[in-house]
Amino acid sequence: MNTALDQLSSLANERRLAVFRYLVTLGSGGAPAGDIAVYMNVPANTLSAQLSQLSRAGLITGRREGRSIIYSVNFDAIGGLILFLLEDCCNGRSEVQTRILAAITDVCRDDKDCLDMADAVQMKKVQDE
Amino acid sequence: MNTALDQLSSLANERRLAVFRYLVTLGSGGAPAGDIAVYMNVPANTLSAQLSQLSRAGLITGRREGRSIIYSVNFDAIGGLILFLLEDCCNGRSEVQTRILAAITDVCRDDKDCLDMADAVQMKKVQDE
DNA sequence: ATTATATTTCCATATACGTGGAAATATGGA
DNA sequence: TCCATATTTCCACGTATATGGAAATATAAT
Repeated sequence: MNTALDQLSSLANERRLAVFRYLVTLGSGGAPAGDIAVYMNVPANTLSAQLSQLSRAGLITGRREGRSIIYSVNFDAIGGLILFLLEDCCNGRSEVQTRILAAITDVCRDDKDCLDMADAVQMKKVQDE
Repeated sequence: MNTALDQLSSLANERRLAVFRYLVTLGSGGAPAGDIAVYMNVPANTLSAQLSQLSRAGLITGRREGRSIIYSVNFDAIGGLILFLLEDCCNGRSEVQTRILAAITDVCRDDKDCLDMADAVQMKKVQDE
């Protein structure tokens, strides 16, 4: 829960949320701190502080490559945060959970891998009963 | 996205997150501001400020009942926030999305309604293809 | 009308947070 | 070794946020 709080505060800032969303679009490849600063039009040291906060919260990770430090999002972390919210919000409220579930399966409609695994999940669930 | 920011900042505070989670456990019934203040062991006016922020963000709503104002969580809003994060995080990353999907269906395993609706979603999805 | 209860608004204060200049650190190339 | 590049740390300043006392508002009961 303290992790969740850190992650929420990290995302609860316009610039950091923008950085995070930008990094999401870049996938695991990520981008060097300097490039992000240019893209965001922010001084390097200012951005560094933001990146370090996102990093402390576990939402992104930096790896050194030569002189650059490449930041990329930690997809597991955001998944964890989503689950935290989900468990919070769905405490005995199956309608909400189901509504979200529907939306998710909807979102992955065009994605073969996603559908296959969703099916697998469904199978496993049916087996369990 | 501005809504999401407001909601994130509202939850990014220890006390407010605690209030929110407490209200979640109470369901749509909610609780009067005063009771929440007692439960949280916080002066009424201080808590009032927190409630009003959660309310401005749309995460909770207050309805007057006699002298009391009853606050209860807005499940749609938290669902919306989850979807926002999900769309952000799953931009072309079906593994993550699927992992979360699996976790959700897992969470609702014991819940007949949830399963039924998950099945319905699954059906609809298969039809679409 | 008056009083009691529930909550909010106003306001002052303290603390936390975001920002960017200047200096420090780390790596790579000549 | 010396210089250039990439990023961070240090620090000071301004702004935003959280807090709670005191007064205001709103409802209900007598």
